[in-house]
Amino acid sequence: MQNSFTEENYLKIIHSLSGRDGAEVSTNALAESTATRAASVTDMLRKLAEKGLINYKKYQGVTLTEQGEKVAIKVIRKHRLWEVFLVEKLGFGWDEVHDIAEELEHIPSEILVEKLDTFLGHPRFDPHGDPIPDAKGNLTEPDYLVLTDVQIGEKVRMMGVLDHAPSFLQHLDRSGITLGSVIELKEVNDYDKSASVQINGGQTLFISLEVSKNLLVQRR
Amino acid sequence: MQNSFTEENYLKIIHSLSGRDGAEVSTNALAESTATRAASVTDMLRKLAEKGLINYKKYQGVTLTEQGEKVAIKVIRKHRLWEVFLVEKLGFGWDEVHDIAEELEHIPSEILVEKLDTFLGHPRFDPHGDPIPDAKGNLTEPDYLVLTDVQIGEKVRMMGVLDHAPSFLQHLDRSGITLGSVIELKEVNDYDKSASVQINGGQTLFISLEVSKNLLVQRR
DNA sequence: ATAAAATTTTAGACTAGCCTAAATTTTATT
DNA sequence: AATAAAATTTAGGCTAGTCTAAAATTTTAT
Repeated sequence: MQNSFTEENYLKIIHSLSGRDGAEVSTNALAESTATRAASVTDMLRKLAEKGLINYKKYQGVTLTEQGEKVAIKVIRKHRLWEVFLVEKLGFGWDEVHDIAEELEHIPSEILVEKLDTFLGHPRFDPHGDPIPDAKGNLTEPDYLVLTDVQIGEKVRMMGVLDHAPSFLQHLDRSGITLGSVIELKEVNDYDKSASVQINGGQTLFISLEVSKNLLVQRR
Repeated sequence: MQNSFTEENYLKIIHSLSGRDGAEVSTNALAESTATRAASVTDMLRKLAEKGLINYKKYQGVTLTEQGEKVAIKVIRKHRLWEVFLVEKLGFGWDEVHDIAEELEHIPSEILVEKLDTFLGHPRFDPHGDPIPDAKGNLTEPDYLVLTDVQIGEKVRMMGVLDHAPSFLQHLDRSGITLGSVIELKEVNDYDKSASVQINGGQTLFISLEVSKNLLVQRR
């Protein structure tokens, strides 16, 4: 049996709120993320539980079952592949693709996904640096660190973002920080934790703590 | 205001049943094409009429308003562009793309369509030979003829199909008849109107009236 | 011209997904 | 441990889109 657009969205959101450890997700958190009311979430949880997609005990929060996890990862795979398509093939900016991919991710057809994957050359990461699950549903989160965890003097490579908001991505564009940029942490201001960084051995710029907290980087 | 998936489908189907002359479409015809019951069609017609998308008087059948026509053509444009993408870029067969395009055609975003169009090189026809409306909504149906209207001895070019059923398209594949093939009509059997045709000056084969009736061709 | 047949519409009902308001359960605070 | 606050669920209701059965209208055929 097929899952509806809405069901898929719930599963995807539960997956992302649940985090790496598969922690329980609360009704209120889901209400917030789905932009619906808690009462509506409860209705949907009952339904998803009946279908065997989540583990749900009243008042106790939910986790995905193995089956639900599978569905969620498929949706994530589709979302990220379509984002690659939109950026690499159609020329969208990385700040413009989220909403469109949000629709495309619910198009059914296994074959479509696999052909798209092949067409794109089996990309491992989407335009925001998020890893793309493989066809078997293996999703390995690379263990990047957040820029705030980097020591002064370290040179790291920019690998992804935690915040996907267009305004944040546009801010990075204006700062000349893109995926793959080498960032050298020059100093951190004691007072507000703002940092001065050098990008690709060239221009030096100041970034706020807010920005640092949302940059995923890798030691080299 | 946005139109729903279902509303878009009704408009698209009314457009196609209405034909070039914009003839009235009956409730039953719509029920058949939408695979719903006549009563459900009536409900939807009332709604579309209220939105100003169709001209509807009870018991009299419907036609599209200018506004409705616009929406229908946009959906058709999207459908056909996605079909080109699926065949040209992803490598699907022309018999495999209809259902997937049926989903993709409802993805909103004007920009997406225009970027897709550019990416595909502004194709004029889809993989079945159907014309693709331009961004302004101009849809010019080329005046192809059906193979049954061709005289014996004539050489024509295969330009499209009337029946889009996978089984028919697969049959053409097996016969070696593709878009652009040159077909010379050798003879027509008086009894059952089956025909013998030569393809691209090579192989000669017999085709039934059923096939002839569904082949669109052009004199050269 | 009119009765039978076919088509279409109305009436009433169902499901998915959402809502508000009220009730219940859990958690936090004293 | 008792109670206040917060979180969650239940109850009852709404809309979109569908259905069946019955009523109304149009078309067809005598």
